[in-house]
Amino acid sequence: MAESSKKTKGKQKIEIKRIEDDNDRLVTFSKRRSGIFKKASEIVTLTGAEIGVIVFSPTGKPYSFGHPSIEAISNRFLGENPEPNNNANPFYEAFGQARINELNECHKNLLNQLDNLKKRGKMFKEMTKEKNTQDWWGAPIDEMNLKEALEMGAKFEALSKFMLNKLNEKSFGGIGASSS
Amino acid sequence: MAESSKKTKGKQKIEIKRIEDDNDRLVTFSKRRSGIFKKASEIVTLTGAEIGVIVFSPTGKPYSFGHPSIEAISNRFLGENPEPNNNANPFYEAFGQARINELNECHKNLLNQLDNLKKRGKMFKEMTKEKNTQDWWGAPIDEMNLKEALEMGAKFEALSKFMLNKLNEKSFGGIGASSS
DNA sequence: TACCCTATCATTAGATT
DNA sequence: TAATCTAATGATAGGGT
Repeated sequence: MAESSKKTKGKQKIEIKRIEDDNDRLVTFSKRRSGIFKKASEIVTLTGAEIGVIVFSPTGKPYSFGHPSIEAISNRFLGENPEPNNNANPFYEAFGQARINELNECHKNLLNQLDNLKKRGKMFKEMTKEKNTQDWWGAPIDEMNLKEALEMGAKFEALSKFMLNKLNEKSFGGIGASSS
Repeated sequence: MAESSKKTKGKQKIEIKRIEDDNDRLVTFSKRRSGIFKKASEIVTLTGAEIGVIVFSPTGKPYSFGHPSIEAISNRFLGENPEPNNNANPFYEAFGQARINELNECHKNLLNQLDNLKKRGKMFKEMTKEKNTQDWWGAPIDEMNLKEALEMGAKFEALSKFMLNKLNEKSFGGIGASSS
């Protein structure tokens, strides 16, 4: 190998926008997923926080990281009362508060999203149109273990992609079309 | 007093282990949570991945980041499905619920579409308060036509505005306006 | 608590193998 | 495809306001 003083150009700045090249996109996903999981792991160790991360690759493959576990995190959210009627459960209160706090920072964009809601309404309808769609989740899942459930996430993703396509066809400008 | 030419020592390497000082631990949590959410936001934009992050601070305060998507609707579909069978399935408990909770928090770094989901989550709460509210979408939508689905979107919008109003009452500067 | 500052460290984009 | 390399960018510890 020729001895040039610099072998590469080193890290280059990139704009935060969709990477169009399929391969680059996957590579970047992989690298960044690792980075995020590492950060997640660190924040747990450093601060004692609990964290759950679920991520689907551009190809739909599910990955997750959780401490203590995705289940535990979920449980914590669920609290003790899965009853929909119980609005007074602590989870709701804590979350409601946090949510309000966040809304204060983010609400400026809310109206933009109403548009999406409408579209989703449409999409939801399309989804239910295909009756057999229910099969993938209406099946006796309670015999599956968590691992299998996660795999199911991939299927979940496929459905989502399908619906996303529908949306895109309708000149849906964008997930990630934030301005400002 | 100050006579040092350097104001700070800059970023110092730290060992990845529990930070014992309460204040430092919280500060670090805050900074790193921001960092993680930013990364999450970036991986979404760059690669089109879907991601959900749920994190509890050392004090137990919940934060979450979620890339909004159709899944949320499907997810809700799962959670609210009238079929008793589905309510207790592991997928729902371990996975679905986590997804639902993706909707709840928004960080200032996140993309504006997150507001959509978060708001929807809140809306969901409001709606479940009204006993059989779920009917509005749990109804046989597959018999609705597209137009009706759009009307459903309008209902969403109305609710959203209602909620925005409620938020305004809590003395937030500059909510309602917007929308050009 | 949250944001500023800044020096430094860690991450990672792009190239190469 | 994945592992390695490089160095510029980005993140952040520690401190201050």
